[in-house]
Amino acid sequence: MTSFTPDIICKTLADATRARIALLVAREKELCVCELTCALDEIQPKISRHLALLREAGLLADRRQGQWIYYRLHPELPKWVLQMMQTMLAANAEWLDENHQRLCAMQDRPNRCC
Amino acid sequence: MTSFTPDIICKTLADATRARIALLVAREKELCVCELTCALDEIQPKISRHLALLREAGLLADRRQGQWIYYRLHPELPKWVLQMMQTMLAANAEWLDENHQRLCAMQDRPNRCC
DNA sequence: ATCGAATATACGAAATTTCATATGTATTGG
DNA sequence: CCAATACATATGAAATTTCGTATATTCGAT
Repeated sequence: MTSFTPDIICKTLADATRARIALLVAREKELCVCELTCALDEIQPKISRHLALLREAGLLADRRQGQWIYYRLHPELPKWVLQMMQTMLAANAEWLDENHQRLCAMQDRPNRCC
Repeated sequence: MTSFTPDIICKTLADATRARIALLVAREKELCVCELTCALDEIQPKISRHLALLREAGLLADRRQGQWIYYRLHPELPKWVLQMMQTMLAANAEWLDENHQRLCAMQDRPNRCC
């Protein structure tokens, strides 16, 4: 189901874990579950459940590459949703800073090839 | 309390009633409770409760004029929040259309003077 | 085949949100 | 002072969301 009304989009991002995931993905273009688990310092099922909600809402798309599943912004997002996220991202860099730092400090990040 | 993080802002707008109120107010600059009650076709306590949440979140400001209490976007909203709302408003005019029509059709709307 | 790593889902319990109804407060007009 | 209008808030029930734990699935390597 993907109906993009303001309240539905906001509800999808109305949780700190999901908002951080979505903005981190918007910033990094593509991240796998273990990278997000590390960046957010949360347990994996929690990250996966929130990823499923973001995917079901049509905000994120996923692809499998080997053992990893990479998430990215859904390529068919309406322009206004993208614009909203860019606005939030640009103005809240410091809010994401801790997550970004943990991501950068992460050891053995999977190699993207394709 | 007014901390403007992405998740908090989204949570504040993560309800159809609140999202419609906020965007209608953004569009009309200022609306009183009875105008919103009419535009959304909901009972007054429901509108008032959601207005209280929007006010407590720092998204809306209110002023009394006589019997009426007018709500407007809070004058000290961070730029990115304003930008988000303008983006949503511009792209979702038809979503608000029914509310806007009911507002226009409303009889005996209070006169703003000051 | 089997094992380990990465990810997803099922399941209750706890917390949060939303609602309708009832009632309280403030202001205006008589 | 009294009644009416506009608005706010209290209350408890119902619905929804979130969570940790346990378990299932999928893939690559041995």
